Amino acid sequence: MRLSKRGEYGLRAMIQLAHPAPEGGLAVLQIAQISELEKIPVKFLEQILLTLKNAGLLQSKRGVTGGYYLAKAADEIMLGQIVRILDGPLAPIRCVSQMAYEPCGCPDESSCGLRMVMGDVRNAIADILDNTSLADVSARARAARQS
Amino acid sequence: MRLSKRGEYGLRAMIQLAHPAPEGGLAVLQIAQISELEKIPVKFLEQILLTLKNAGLLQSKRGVTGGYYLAKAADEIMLGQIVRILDGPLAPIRCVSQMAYEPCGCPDESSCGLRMVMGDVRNAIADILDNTSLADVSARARAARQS
DNA sequence: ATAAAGTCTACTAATACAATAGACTAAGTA
DNA sequence: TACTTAGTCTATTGTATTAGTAGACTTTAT
Repeated sequence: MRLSKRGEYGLRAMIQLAHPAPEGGLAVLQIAQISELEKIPVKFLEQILLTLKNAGLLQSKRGVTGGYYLAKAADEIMLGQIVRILDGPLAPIRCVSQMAYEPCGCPDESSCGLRMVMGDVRNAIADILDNTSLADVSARARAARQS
Repeated sequence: MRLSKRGEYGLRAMIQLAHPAPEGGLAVLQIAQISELEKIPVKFLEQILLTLKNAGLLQSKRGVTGGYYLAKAADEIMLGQIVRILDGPLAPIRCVSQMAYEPCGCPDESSCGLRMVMGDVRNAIADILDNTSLADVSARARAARQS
């Protein structure tokens, strides 16, 4: 049931980009900065951010004043999207996946006990990750830091 | 977030063993029978059942009339136990695992946004798998077959 | 021009996953 | 007692995935 480093690093990077910039605007961070903040190997992070960019979740600017920034508002990007892009389906087994269903070959899927339970698990995971935005995470972390 | 074949096969085998025997007693099934029912490679299943036996969830009898049977009543064996034995911790990231915690190296775990969300995910998974017994699964499948 | 930053593709090392193989041990039965 | 059947145990193998590296290329600001 685990999240890969790839997925973890991607989420951490996106969360950093979701924190409002000091001046209040949209944060623009360079790969090297994020790498520093989150202790992620630069070259690995590069790949991850590029994948997220090609998936439409990030935008970037090249050259000297370049960097990455969110392609949408932080409250419009859900963790579930990020995880699916980097780690694939949320479902524990494919025959229960909404986004990437595949038959599992059991005689009758509709009366398969394992499938029912794993369907519940997939829904429980998706309920959290598809309803939690980067803004939610950022706010929650800030709240914890206050108290 | 996926379950390995090992975990899936183990769960399927245990569910088979949880179905009451035709005569009403505790089911005793041989490796070859389970392998047949669930289309699992015999030698692979052998390993899995042995692991489950060594973990105390199964008992076995050798020789001609041999086979495997549950070590406890089907309503005392929770899916979470089985998954942990075969696939390791339920938690997506280690720093949020109850049974196999490890620090993740972020500056302050108590205010880490990712950790909070993943903690919720691990709890959602555990709430289901640690509260669903083999008996529950068996009953649920039987109910679906009726309707 | 040149330096700084992202882009893109290929490669590699390590690990985990899925299975296979085979020799060994216990239990029943002819 | 010998034979057959079924579980036990350990080692090995092939493949896929994961995690990370490397390097050449492109864009942008100064």
